[in-house]
Amino acid sequence: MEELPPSLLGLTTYLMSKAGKAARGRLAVRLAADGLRMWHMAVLAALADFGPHAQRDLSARLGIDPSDVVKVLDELSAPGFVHRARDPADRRRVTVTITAGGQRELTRLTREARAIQDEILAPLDAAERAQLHDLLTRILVQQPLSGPGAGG
Amino acid sequence: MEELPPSLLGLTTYLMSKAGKAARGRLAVRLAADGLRMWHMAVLAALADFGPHAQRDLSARLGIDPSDVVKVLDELSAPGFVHRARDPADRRRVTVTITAGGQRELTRLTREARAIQDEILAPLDAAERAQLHDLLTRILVQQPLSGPGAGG
DNA sequence: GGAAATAGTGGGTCGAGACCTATTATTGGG
DNA sequence: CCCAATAATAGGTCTCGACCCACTATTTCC
Repeated sequence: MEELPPSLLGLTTYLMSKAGKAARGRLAVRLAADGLRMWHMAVLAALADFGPHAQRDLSARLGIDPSDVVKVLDELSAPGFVHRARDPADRRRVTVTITAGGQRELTRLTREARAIQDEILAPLDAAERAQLHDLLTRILVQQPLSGPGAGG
Repeated sequence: MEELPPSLLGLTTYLMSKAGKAARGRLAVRLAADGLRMWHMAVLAALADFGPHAQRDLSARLGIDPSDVVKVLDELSAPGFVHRARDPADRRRVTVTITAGGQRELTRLTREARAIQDEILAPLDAAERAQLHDLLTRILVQQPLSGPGAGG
């Protein structure tokens, strides 16, 4: 009386969903320890990878509602992880920049995300992990890319 | 200004989360058309695969709170997908059985779940799909199996 | 036979994520 | 110069999943 229904376990999408949920849940716990959520990390990553953004560009890149960007940035600027500055060229815009502290925080979070990932992928050897990564990448590249946010 | 941050795309767990979310979202839309959610399908699958359950056994198998089982069953019995009967041997227990109508509904839902899966896995050939399924299965088998529910 | 455990039920809370509608600055086009 | 579009913001709503507590009926254990 322990096992899950085979008709669900036979669905690859079910497995993806369940594995993804596990991964997200574990990381969310870690983020919560810093008072953060998934979107905070995604925003920090976007700023670190691509440099400063206007808020609307963050919104477009991550597929998050502009009004939610505001809230996330409020929470990221409180501990000083990002810096907001009015764009002098277009004073409607606010340019968001990651700070040194934000960079450090992102480094910490990424390191721990990898540790969690190592636990989750423990049953797979290096080649299999690479294979999994490749398969998932190919799935996502073709995806309508629509749907609910890039959240985690 | 379109791409997602490479530091996220480099995390396999992020890809799993995102792909899983896409799959779950698509299926959820389909389920919503019948006024159902993920748990309804999971319960139908458990009943179809393993036969009648006491509610507490459904709860244990699927990792869903007993009080939530009640609500899910309320909604499944309204359209006649399941049947609840007091267990005469232990009158505290309620034995839940899937009906012929519930079987048909599950068949429909499973067929559509596979259709959605075919779209999502479109970039992969048969061997790669099998590989992906195997990798995910191995990941989940070792998993603490704890964490938030088996939801979708 | 009385107390404790168990099964189901009802009625909530909580956080996350998606989404929506003003309102205020500011800019750019007619 | 005025109007429409744009950027940010404030302040909500809604759904879902997870979870929790109180209560009733029933069974089991001592």
